[in-house]
Amino acid sequence: MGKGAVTSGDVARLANVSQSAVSRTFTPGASVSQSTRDRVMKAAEELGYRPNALARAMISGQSKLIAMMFAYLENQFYPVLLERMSRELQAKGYHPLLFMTESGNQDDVVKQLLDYQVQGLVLASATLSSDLAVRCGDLGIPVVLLNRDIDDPVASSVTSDNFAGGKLVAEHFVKNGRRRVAYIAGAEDSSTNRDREAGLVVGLAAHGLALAGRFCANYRHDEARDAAARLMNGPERPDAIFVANDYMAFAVIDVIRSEFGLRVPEDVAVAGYDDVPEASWDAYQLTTVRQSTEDMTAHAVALLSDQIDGAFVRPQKVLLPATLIVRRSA
Amino acid sequence: MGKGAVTSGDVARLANVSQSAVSRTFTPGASVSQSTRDRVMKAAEELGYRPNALARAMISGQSKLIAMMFAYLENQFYPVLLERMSRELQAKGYHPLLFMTESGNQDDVVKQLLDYQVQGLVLASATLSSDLAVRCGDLGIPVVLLNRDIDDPVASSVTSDNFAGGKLVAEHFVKNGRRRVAYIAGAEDSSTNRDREAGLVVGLAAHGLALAGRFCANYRHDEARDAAARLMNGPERPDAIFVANDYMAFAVIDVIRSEFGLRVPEDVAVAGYDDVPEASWDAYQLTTVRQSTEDMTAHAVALLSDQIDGAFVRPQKVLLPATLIVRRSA
DNA sequence: CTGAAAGCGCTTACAG
DNA sequence: CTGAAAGCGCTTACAG
Repeated sequence: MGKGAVTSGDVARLANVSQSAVSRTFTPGASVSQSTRDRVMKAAEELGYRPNALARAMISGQSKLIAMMFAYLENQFYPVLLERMSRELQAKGYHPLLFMTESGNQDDVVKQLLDYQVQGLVLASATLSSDLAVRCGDLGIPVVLLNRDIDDPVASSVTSDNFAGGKLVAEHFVKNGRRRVAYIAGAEDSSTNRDREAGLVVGLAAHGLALAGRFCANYRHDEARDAAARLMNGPERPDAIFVANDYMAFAVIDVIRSEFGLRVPEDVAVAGYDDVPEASWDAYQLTTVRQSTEDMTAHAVALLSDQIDGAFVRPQKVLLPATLIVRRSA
Repeated sequence: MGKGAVTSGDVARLANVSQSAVSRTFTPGASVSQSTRDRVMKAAEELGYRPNALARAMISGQSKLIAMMFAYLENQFYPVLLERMSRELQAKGYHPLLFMTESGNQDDVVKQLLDYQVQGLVLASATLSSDLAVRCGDLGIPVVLLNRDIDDPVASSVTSDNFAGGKLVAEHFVKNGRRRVAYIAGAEDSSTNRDREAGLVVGLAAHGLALAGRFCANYRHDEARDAAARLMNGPERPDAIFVANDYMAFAVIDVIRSEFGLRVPEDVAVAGYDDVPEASWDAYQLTTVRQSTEDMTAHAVALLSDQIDGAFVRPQKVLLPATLIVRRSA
């Protein structure tokens, strides 16, 4: 590739050993005598040699490449997830190949990641097609869904207990005397959204309450603003709003304050989900449900590497605890 | 790799052609007759064949892999940059290999990206060592610095005109009657920070003003909070603060409002740099200097691919215009 | 246009 | 422990 392009053959010549000896020296656990190893290392150092990872991948069947698919990074939860996943994969000797994709080009993307012989696939984003996960799973590539789930057992998933989280929010609202609780949904077809909403509804029902309003904002900031305005202009103005994630909750708080001149939480309480870094900022002080990104990524990496190492490890569904973080907004 | 592992040989056998014919069919521009191509495509379809990108990379010397290095993604500017860069690289047939790194393990990371025969390196993050860029450049790998620059001509860079941007802020402050302007710096050794500060200082000097205060917050949110508190508690409380980026400016506004009970901009004006999405949110309405991520990433990708294609294209320093976006905070 | 053959840089049985 | 050899899946001159 580069001009240098030092190969194991070059090193072998300089060190006066066979090319195999060079290869063994760079293969952990291979049997090489100390003296051979020393000669090889000296020559390698001198020439600036490093094994070509592509050649190694081809012959060994271990590309050490993991595909990570995201739909968008504007929701602050995803960069946090992405950063953590990348660091942990690197620490385990894997390398993340990043794919940004939307519903349109997912077919192309599957082909590309297969071309690169990735050893695993991480799918993060509530809005990515589950079809994709199933296809890769069927091809024998370990798949982990982050922050979402599908019914198919071929893919592993790591989510927080979204149902429990939604319920926690309901109880918190009720305990604080809120009676007209509305919900702003993410995307209708996302498992995450479905479970959070179900938890909220069940939690309210336990106190004889029903949703006082509901709009779907598709996990988008601008649509969340619209939804909030509609809710506030509706016949029965809510005294509390649970928003499917923090990113949209910020938009809702902005609208309540700026467009309606009302106070949060005095006039309307707002709660989100995720506990992104911005949730603790003074401007919002958002009450929210925390899902630990540490635990999420740790489990995801463990699931992947277990499946990669042991051929017969089955996909698993991991459910992490959801914790209510009470701040000023509710 | 996978269980399937269909190779060009399998396809050749089924299609009754040579393995070379299969390879040519999948090589754009290679000469194959239409009838051969049809037979090959049919067989390939039937077997689910796709060329192994790793093998292709090895033989052709074109891995189509681009390394992208980031230090952290919590500053909202970087996810935007990362998302855009990834999409544009993909659109050009490249694949981003992501490396999250800090000062500590940069040596390892260089080795790893070299192992994978990446064809280019994108370095984003003011805090990454320039040494790394130089080393890769010397090895003949095109390097593009995003949102920062170094003196060494071996690396290309794309930045906005940080000096001009800083000056715009100074003029805006002065025009609005601010006389005690303070600065909160990013990292002392970052080119971006240096230029923004120099622009501010020169702009103030043109009106006979000097900095009314200055602290360094290392691009960190918590340190920016501390710096703001110090500034506000100082002997000469500023009536305007220019913060080296939006991410820290949010912290500064929070402190001014929550800790000191003061108003922005009535009591203290605050301006940032970047124009991240959050800057336009109602809670902050941050006046800031926009650097177009569209232009930035488009130039970065163009610089990379030009250097990859034409061996004799020289590295370039691209300076994009900086635009003042006036909102409520100043 | 087509096929046989060489070769990209490596790992890994196979003998010794 | 060590080297010669086969082979991973492909691209690309080389002849025809």
